[in-house]
Amino acid sequence: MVAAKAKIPTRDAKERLLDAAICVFARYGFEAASTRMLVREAGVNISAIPYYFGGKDGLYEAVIRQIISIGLSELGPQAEKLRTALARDDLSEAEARQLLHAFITAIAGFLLSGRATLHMAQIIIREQMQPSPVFNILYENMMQPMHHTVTRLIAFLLGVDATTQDAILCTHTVLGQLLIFKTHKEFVLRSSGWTGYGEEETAAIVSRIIRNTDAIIAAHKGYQS
Amino acid sequence: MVAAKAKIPTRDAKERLLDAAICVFARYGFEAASTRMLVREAGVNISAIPYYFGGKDGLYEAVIRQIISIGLSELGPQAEKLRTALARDDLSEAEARQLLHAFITAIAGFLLSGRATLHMAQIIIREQMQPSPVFNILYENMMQPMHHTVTRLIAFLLGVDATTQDAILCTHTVLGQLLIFKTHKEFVLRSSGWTGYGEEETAAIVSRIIRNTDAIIAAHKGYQS
DNA sequence: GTCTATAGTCGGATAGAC
DNA sequence: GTCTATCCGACTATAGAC
Repeated sequence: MVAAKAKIPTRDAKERLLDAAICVFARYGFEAASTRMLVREAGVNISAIPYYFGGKDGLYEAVIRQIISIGLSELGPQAEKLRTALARDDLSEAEARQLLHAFITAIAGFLLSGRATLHMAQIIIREQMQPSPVFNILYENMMQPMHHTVTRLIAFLLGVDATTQDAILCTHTVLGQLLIFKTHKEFVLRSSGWTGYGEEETAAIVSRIIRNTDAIIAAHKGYQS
Repeated sequence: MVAAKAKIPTRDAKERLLDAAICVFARYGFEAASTRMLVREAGVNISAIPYYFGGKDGLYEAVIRQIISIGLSELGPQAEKLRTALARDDLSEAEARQLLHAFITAIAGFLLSGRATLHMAQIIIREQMQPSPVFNILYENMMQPMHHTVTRLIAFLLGVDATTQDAILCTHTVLGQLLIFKTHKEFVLRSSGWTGYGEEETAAIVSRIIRNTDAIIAAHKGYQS
């Protein structure tokens, strides 16, 4: 304890405010989160919000941009691998299925983990249920490219074009199986008797979804032929 | 136009307020919906909220109870038919599958229609993402019984006990496939190029989910044997 | 850059006339 | 039962000292 100021000078107010805002906006939603909550959580003065971000709205938009940045660094490389594989001429069905399994596992880890990314998922889901003016930024820079890549992979496995309605719907149903465990967490926990999503629980969920997905793909191929 | 008062005297203020509140709370969420919005929509005086419901909180709880009442009258008979069938000794697999298809179709109609029930679904989903003090009322009186019945049906089809983790998870994945089309409606519409869920679109979704569900069940049976 | 103090607005609830 | 008027607290944003 040698000459330390009262305030931790590790990070500046702007950065701490942004970090805290992800957490607070996720927990309470944009409307319910007050500027006083935000600054209390960040340990900064209330004036920091208009000063650095031009207001509560600006802070929220900064949070959205931060989410996109983290999201792309988290799942982007995985998506890039998918795109590279899809560009190849000799991609085998077994390989494609492996890639899909890996992607489902990655998204589940992202969605169900207790890490900071947990808050991001909450904000993204909230934006979709109740789109705010920043929804477009989120959609065009993150969701749309991600979804399109998965659709192409699933279309390949189904043996149809990625622009077909069936491929698009099928992708949504696969993602829906994952997202329910996030959007209806309280419901899942109560019905299963779990207390949270630990490693074991996440593994059980991922295993179930992968088996379902394989079954859906296999049935489609059988149905076609 | 024979001697009509300015205000339509058809229904009393309490009833109109409750009806409008379902709509307003669904659109904006509890926090973002202000009492002034609520009374403007209902065409009643602001004092009607504390007078009839004891405050904004009380009005919201009344909305939740109304939702349970409507929900049970809407899906309750269907669920009752399921329970009766499950109690029989001679329930065939084909029959059970038919019942599950019918239930999926009913829920999809409930979730994706443009009727008043649309607002109910929005409130229910919001409550699950961000449970408020009234979540318990909703869970115990509506969601839990409904979910338990579907789990029993799916467990029967999977050939396992309804208390197994696999049956519970499988039910959630089936419901997840449905719910995604409600929770991520904006996303689905943009990616599919649809402008809304009409008869045709709902039919395509239901058809996809029923095929998926059948595939999941068939694969599980194949996997076991 | 960070603080205090405060302006200006809007929220929900109430008192009391009718 | 329904209205107007008003209270009081909480909100976001700003002004200006340091």
